[in-house]
Amino acid sequence: MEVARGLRRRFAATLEPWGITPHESRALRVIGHHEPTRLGVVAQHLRIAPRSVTDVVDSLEGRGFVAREPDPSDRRATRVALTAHGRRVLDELDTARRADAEGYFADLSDRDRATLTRILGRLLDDGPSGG
Amino acid sequence: MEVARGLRRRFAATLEPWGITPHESRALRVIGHHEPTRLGVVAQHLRIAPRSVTDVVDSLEGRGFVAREPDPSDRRATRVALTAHGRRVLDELDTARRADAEGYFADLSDRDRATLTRILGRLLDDGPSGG
DNA sequence: AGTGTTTGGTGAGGTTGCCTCACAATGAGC
DNA sequence: GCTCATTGTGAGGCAACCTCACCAAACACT
Repeated sequence: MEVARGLRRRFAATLEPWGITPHESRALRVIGHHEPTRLGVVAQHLRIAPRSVTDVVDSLEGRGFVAREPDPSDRRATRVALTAHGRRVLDELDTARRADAEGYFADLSDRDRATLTRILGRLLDDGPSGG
Repeated sequence: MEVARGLRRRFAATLEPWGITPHESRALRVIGHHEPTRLGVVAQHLRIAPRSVTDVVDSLEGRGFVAREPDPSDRRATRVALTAHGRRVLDELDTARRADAEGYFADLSDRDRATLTRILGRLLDDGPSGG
């Protein structure tokens, strides 16, 4: 848990230059990954209430990272997609994050890193199902 | 990060029967560990602003888990200590949490568990200092 | 075609866990 | 005794969630 906390803190610090919160970066990543996608889908991926997505997307749209557009196949729905600016920022963000993670895990041997990945992967597989 | 999230969720679920939030349980643990201690010290351990500790302790005191008492050596200060009830709950909490963690890590071999502990420990050592 | 139910997004308003600022009481140094 | 730092707290604010109520559109059923 402490390691995770450290990672989160680091990650938050990494985001600072862009003036983006971790929360917003998660949303940005989800949107970038499923683009263009409905708000409801974003909610599922972020595991938050649909209502809350409205706020995040409002914020992201206000900064020009994403854009809303009507869903052509369902006139109730709204889709979101990255703007050119949003895509660029997301790329920069990923790069920065990756570099930062490199730094954090730099003291581990390749072998330890692989082991860590394997063990955590197994926990992820068994955790939700196995109980 | 996902593993940490899973653990946090599990932990939060474990706390539910007691009607305690993770936040409160952290405070309870810190207080139990440094008992009796000043509010300011609790703030340092929880890494939150002193003002926020007032709120948490208010909540904890309202449920009878802890009690405020004047610091005999400094009449400005206030100390907090666990009540008998608080101590019992903290014990139960620790037990439940431990049992839950056992369940979560049950699928790992002893060896993997030891390795995980070692790797995470190293990250903790190097992370804050080494950069 | 008409009616009833479900679904997608949002306005309004609440909760939680933090924060800063201001302040009274006390302690510490001169 | 005057000044300055420190301890806890009232007041008020913010971010990231939530639920409830609502409208418009889509869908199901007769």
